[in-house]
Amino acid sequence: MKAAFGMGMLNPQQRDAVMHTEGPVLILAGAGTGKTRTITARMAHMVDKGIQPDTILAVTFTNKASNEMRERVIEMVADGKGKKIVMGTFHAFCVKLLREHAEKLGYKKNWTIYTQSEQTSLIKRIVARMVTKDESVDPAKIQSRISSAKNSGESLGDPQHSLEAAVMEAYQSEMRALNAMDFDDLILLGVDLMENHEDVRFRVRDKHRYVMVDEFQDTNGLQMRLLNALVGEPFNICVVGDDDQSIYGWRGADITNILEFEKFFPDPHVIKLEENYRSTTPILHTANSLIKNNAGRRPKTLWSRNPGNDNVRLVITEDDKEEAEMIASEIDTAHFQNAQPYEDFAVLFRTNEQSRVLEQQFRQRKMPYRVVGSRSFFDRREIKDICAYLNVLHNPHDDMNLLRILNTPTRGIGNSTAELARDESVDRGCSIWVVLSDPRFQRKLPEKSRNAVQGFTDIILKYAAPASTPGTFVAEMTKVLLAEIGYMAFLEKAAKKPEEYATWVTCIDSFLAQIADYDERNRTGGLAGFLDEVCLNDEREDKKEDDIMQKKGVCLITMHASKGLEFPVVYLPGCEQGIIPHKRSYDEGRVDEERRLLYVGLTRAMKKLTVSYVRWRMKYGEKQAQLPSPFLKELDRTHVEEHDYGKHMKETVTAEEGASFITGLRAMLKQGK
DNA sequence: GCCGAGCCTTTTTTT
DNA sequence: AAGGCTCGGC
Repeated sequence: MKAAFGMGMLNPQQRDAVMHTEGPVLILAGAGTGKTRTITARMAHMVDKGIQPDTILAVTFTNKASNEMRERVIEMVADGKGKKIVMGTFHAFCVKLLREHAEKLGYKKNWTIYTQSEQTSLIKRIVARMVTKDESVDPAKIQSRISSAKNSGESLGDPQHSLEAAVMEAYQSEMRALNAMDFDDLILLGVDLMENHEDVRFRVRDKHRYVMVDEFQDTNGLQMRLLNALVGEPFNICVVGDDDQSIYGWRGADITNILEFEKFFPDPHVIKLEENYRSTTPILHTANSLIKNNAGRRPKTLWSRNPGNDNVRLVITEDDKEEAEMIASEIDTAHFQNAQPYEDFAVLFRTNEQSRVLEQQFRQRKMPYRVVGSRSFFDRREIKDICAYLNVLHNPHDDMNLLRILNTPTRGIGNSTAELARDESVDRGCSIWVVLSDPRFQRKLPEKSRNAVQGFTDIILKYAAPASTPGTFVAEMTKVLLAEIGYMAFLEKAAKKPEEYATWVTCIDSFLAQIADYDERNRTGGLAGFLDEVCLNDEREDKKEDDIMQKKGVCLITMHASKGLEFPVVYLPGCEQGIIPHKRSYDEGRVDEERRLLYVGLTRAMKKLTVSYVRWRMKYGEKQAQLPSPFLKELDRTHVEEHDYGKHMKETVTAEEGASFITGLRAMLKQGK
C-alpha cells in the first residue's frame, strides 16, 4: 500500500475491517463512515499481503460504485496491481459468464439483452393479445410481478387460472424464442450456470478466492444465491452495506440478506462503522431519532466529532411555490453574501415532479442548477430507435426491436402488415424477419406494402454485413444508415416544437459520439460488444448528461439518486403525508422503506439541513390541502428549530434577496402570468 | 396507412 | 401540467 493511504488514516473499526481478510466478514457501514476508503484499503492490504490481485472479485450493484472503487483501488495499490482485481456489477459479471456458456443453457451465442423498456413493450403486446377487451389490466404491474417472481423464485400460480402467471409463461417462452434475456434473466441464468454446471462452478470458484460486495443492502434473493454458489469454503466473502439505507425494496432488493447474513455464511466477523465524518451532531442526532423507529434493524448510532454551528430547521410555507421561493432565495443570498458556490447546495425531493416548481424559481432568478438523472438517456425515443436498429443489425430475429423500427421512420408498413407478419411468424414458429424476407409472404401483400417491406429488408441486409464485420467503425456506419433511412428528416417532421427537434439532434449527436468513443477504445468487440455495454453501462450517460446541461449549479435530485452523495447545504422540500411516505407505500407495506429514504435524505447534509412542508400544493393541476409527514413527529427536537416562513422568515429579507425577488416578479409579469 | 384531437393517469429507478 | 395512448377522420 502506498504510504499516503496507510493504516494511520483509519479508525480502529476501519482497521479491523481491513486486517480481517479471511472468512465471512460483514461490515455495517453507516452513512458517511468512510466505507469506500475502508474497502479499497482492504483490497490494497490484501494485495500487499501477497494475495494475487486477480483472485479478488469485487462486485457492486451499480456501475457508478464499481467505477469509483476501481479508481480508488488503482490509486492505492502499488505497481498497478489494482488493475488486475476483477471489478464489476453483478450483471456485468453474469454477462461475461453467459457470453461464454450460454449454449449450455440452450441459448444461441448471439443472445441479446432486453432492457426494461423492451421488456415492457413485449409484455404489453402479450397482455393485449391475451386480454379480450378493456379489462383494466396494468402491464406495468404484471411486469413487476414477473420480476419479483423471478427474483424470489416463487411461482405466480397456475397459468390456467391466473392471468399474471399466463402472461409470465408466454413472456418466458417468447423471450426464449427471441434468444433474449432480461436483466433478471442475467442473474437467474448466471445462478443456473453456477448451481447446475459443476465445471463452470469449479472454474469460477477456483479463480475467485476472495469476494467483496459493496452496497450489499441492495442485493436481492437471486444475487444472494449467486454469491452462495460463487463462494465456497473457507467463505472468504466480505460484504459492506447499511440496512438503514436499503431503499430499493420495491425493485426486489431483499433487506434480509443483510439482516440475516449469518444464515447464508456461518459465523461472520461483524464490524460496525459508526463514526461519521460527514455531518454535524445536530444533523446526525435528528437522523438517528428518525431511523430508530424502524423495527428489525441492526442497531447503530452514528456520531460525529463535529458539533456544528446550526440546528436543523423545520419550515412550513403556504404553498409549494412559496417553498421553492424560500429555497431559491436563501441559496441566492448565501451565494452573493458569502460567496458560497452554488455547487454546495442540493435540493432532494421524493418525486421528480416536485422539481418543476423549483426549476421555475431557479430559472427566474437566473441561478444555475442541474437536474440529476431525471429520465434515462436510453429511455429517450430517438436513442431507443437507434439502438433498435443496431440490435436488429446484430440479430434480425430480434422481433421486438424489429417491430419497433419496422415503420420508423414511416415507410408505408402499417399496423395491418405488421400484424399479418407477426401472426404468420407465430403460426410458423419463426422470427418475423424470416416471414418478411419470404417471397411467399410478400406475395400476399398489396403492391404498396410489398415494396415497403422489400425496402426495409434491403436496408437491413445492406447494413447487416458491415455490422457483423469486426473492425467496422460502428459510429460511421450508424451515421450513414441514419442518412439513408431519412431519420433526421422524419424527426424534424414529427417534432411539435423546434426545440424538441433540437434536443433530439443534440442527443443523437452525443450518442454517436459515445459510439465513436467505443470504436476508439475497442477495435475488436464490434457491434455486439457495444450493445452489451450500452445495455449494462450507464456511466457514459452521466457524462453525457453533464455535457448537455451545465455542469455547475445547485443540484436538484431525487432522494433515491442522492444515495452516496453529500452536500454542505441540503433542502428537503415536500415532507408531507402522501409524498413521503408516498401514498402508495401504505398499500404496499413499504412505510419503513420510506422512512429509510428520508433518513438517506437527512444524512446527505454536511453542515446545514432544512426540512420543509407546505399547507397547499399544486397536484395534477389542482390546489390541494397537505398534511405534514408523520415522520416529522418522530424527529427529536433537541437540535431542531421550527419556523413559519410566511409569518416570520420572510420579514428578514435582505437587500439582495429583495432585489432578486423583484426581478423574479418582473420576469413573471413578462411571461404574462 | 397517417396523423391529430381528446382522454386518462400520475413514485422511486438500476441493471 | 404533461406525456402516453386510443380512436376516428382523412
